[in-house]
Amino acid sequence: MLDAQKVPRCAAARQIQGKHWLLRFDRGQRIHARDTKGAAWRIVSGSVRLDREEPNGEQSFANLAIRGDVIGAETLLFGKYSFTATALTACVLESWPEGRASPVGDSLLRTLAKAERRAAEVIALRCGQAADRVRRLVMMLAHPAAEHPTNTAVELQVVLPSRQDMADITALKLETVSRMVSQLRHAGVLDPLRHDGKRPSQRNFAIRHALGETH
Amino acid sequence: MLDAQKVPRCAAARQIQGKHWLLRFDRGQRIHARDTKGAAWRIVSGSVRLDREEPNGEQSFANLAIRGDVIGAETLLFGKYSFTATALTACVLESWPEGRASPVGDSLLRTLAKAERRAAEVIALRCGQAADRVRRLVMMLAHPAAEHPTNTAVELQVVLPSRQDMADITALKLETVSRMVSQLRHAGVLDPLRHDGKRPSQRNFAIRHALGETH
DNA sequence: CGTAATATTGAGTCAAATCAAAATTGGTGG
DNA sequence: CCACCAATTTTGATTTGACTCAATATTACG
Repeated sequence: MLDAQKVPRCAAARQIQGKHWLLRFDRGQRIHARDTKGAAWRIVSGSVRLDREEPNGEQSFANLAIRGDVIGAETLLFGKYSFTATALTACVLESWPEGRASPVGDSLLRTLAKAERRAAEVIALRCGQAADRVRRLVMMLAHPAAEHPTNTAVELQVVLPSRQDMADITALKLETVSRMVSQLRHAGVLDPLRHDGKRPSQRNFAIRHALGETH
Repeated sequence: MLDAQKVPRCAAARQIQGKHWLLRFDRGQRIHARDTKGAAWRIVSGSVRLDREEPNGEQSFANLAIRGDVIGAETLLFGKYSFTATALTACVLESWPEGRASPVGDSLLRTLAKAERRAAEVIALRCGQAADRVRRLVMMLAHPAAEHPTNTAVELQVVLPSRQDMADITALKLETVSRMVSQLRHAGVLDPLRHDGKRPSQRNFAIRHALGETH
């Protein structure tokens, strides 16, 4: 099912057992290109954008995939990818389907149902006020801080894609997204995290009070 | 698989053979409600909107389904619909999957691939200028005139949903959609069709020169 | 024919786009 | 570690396209 040749070029690959692979991609790295051969992957962590080719030949945002989503399932049917996939943030992928040669109907159904929900969410990201759209995108990308299991209060963190990518997802312009992120920062919703020992970045944030409507 | 009790209330139902049904719905009719039990359907003709419930309890546009698309596939997994479906125009549905008790992987994969493409198209409908968005929606809903098979020149026709529904799909306001449709009419792209012998309607149009960019 | 629902059109306003700097960040190499 | 450069982000000023509000017109339907 999954030959070593079908494993894309990436930051790091690890063959777990038999046909099961774990791949790591850096932010901005191309995962696969439209119309090329390859396999399907499930996103273990991080976020991925899918792009389609417009009638006019331009690449344009087509969908967002996050932890748990499957990308490239259409390769099981066509052998080729329908979309180009790019890492929005550092991410880890695992080969899909796991185990059996062909996916069981149940696993496929689960993937279909998840894809439809994700599509509805992304469609919803593109209506309403700019501030709300950006806030909803941030919440969608948020994940529990994986650090201290002793700390009972589950803190949410988020690694944001570039402002341009966020703009493509929300159908806003990058300047507008930048203003809205600043607004969330000043409102105390987003609290910049220092990356290592270094100064704070514009990408890593802790989420303070998630339910705050912007006004 | 498909009991008569799972067939929703509709304008007209016809049992073709065994478990295979054909249903007709009028414009605006509810096809199924979120969280109710039922089966999956393939759209034979017409168009359907799917709505999800927002965190705040509001219904909001979640996806568009047109000829060939399958709705309610998630019932094979959960037994219940994830979305509410409403007819945007008069439409005909057939039971899905046809024949076998459970869908073959191939049919399911095909449905998944189609769903992903449709989602990408709907997402794309929500960016760019208002005029372009409405034009793209119109082209998406267009179908070849089923009338004279002798006529070699394939004329395109379209039955438009209400202005409000078009607004929900494109993330515009109904007044804006109305202006853009008028614009297309004046530009000669949309040519009103007389419904029966009556006066022309605002819903049925012939499409004249599809490739005209608005300017 | 009359009424309710939809659609169209107009005028004024505003949120986001655009255009244009300036500031910050992330690398690279001395 | 620090200086330097390219890429990215932030901020400001102005413009504009879509929204809002309001009135009118048209269509659907009993």
